[in-house]
Amino acid sequence: MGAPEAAASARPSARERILETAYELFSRHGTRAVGVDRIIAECGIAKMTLYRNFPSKDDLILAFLEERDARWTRAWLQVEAEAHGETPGRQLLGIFDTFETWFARDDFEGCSFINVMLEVVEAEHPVRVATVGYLEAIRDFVRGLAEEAGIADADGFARQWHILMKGSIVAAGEGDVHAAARARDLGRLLLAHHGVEA
Amino acid sequence: MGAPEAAASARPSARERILETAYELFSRHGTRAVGVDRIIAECGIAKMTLYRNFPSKDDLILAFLEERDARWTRAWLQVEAEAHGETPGRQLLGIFDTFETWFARDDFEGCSFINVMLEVVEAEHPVRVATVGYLEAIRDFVRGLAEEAGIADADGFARQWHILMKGSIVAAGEGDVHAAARARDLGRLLLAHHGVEA
DNA sequence: ATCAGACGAGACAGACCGGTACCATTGCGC
DNA sequence: GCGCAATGGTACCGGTCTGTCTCGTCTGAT
Repeated sequence: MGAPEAAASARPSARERILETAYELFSRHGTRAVGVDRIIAECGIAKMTLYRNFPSKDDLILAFLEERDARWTRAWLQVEAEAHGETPGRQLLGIFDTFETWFARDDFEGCSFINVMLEVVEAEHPVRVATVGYLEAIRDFVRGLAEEAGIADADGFARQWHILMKGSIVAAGEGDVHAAARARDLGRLLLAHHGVEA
Repeated sequence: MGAPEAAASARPSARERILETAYELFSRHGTRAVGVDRIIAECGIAKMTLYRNFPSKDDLILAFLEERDARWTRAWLQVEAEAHGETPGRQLLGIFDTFETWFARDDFEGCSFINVMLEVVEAEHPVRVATVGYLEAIRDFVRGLAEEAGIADADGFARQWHILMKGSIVAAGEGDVHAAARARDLGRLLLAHHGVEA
């Protein structure tokens, strides 16, 4: 019904191309450093086409964050982590196994949710609110595994685990390529403290 | 000899006033969100006076980072942490006791070194290089306490401890006011693992 | 008293930003 | 074939950014 835009066509729609380009540029260089002019130049699209699909740059940023959640959090991190073990304890540690290869990439870009959250300083700004929500979604995944592992205070555990994740990502941004292993060792201590075998 | 600018005069020099204003604005709103026009307006100074004391905005940012190191890292964090206990183990935990009151402030501004590091995306940019250096200085303080505590791999320990610090700061930025206590609990586990009493 | 240099105020330049207006072209439904 | 909406291209607008320049004033050393 309505717009037969997709229909598994060969050429992606304009909106998809814009979002794809914005994803690459925003995740790699930040949302403030990349202007709309660069986006339209990089994907050969008219400015009006961008503004017809996204009423403002902030709306494009919000769409980018949603896409980051879909690709990075759900399709990559969660899948990779769960593939690193059978038990919830091993899957939790699998997060840092996944981080290890991520941190080693020469085009390591960091966590876009953290980056954008610290870029936008106004607490009530919708973009900032969105980043906090997507960070919470990551924590929800961790909490689910904690519950599977039978940890009593799963929320508190998830927040501690997330501190390890975020701290290691920032450390990797500084240049510590072994940050994932350091966080994983801390994670093992926390799991052992909760009596979870891993 | 030469310029008798200071001499414990009542009125601070222009350079001091600029740096003071830049410190407030940069630490609270970031370096990209604050323009030089706002700085000169806020401290009632001529633009040329700013550019005579600091050749460029980047130079002012570098001076701000140096001041942040002097005030935040050395005069505040290190002093407060060491005041929270006698033994190196308790002083390490004192970092998170200090963070606890810091995170509770309604004008909590986060770690300027992390904020600026993630603002500046070019790896070789002198401002980014400076932030990495000042973060390393924080780690040096932690490593010193670790050595006092007799921990074998003091550098590795300091890097793990710093992951807890940075992770809790980001979590506090998200809004978790108990982030310090969560990191402190993880720190206790790590200290116990190294046989350090606290 | 005089003079040099720092200073406050503000205009200005050149670049870039997000966002709008207009126009020629394309591609699809009818 | 026709018509219409979406598109690419481009000029443009108002605002803001860093950085330069000018001008008049003040202050402090000689």
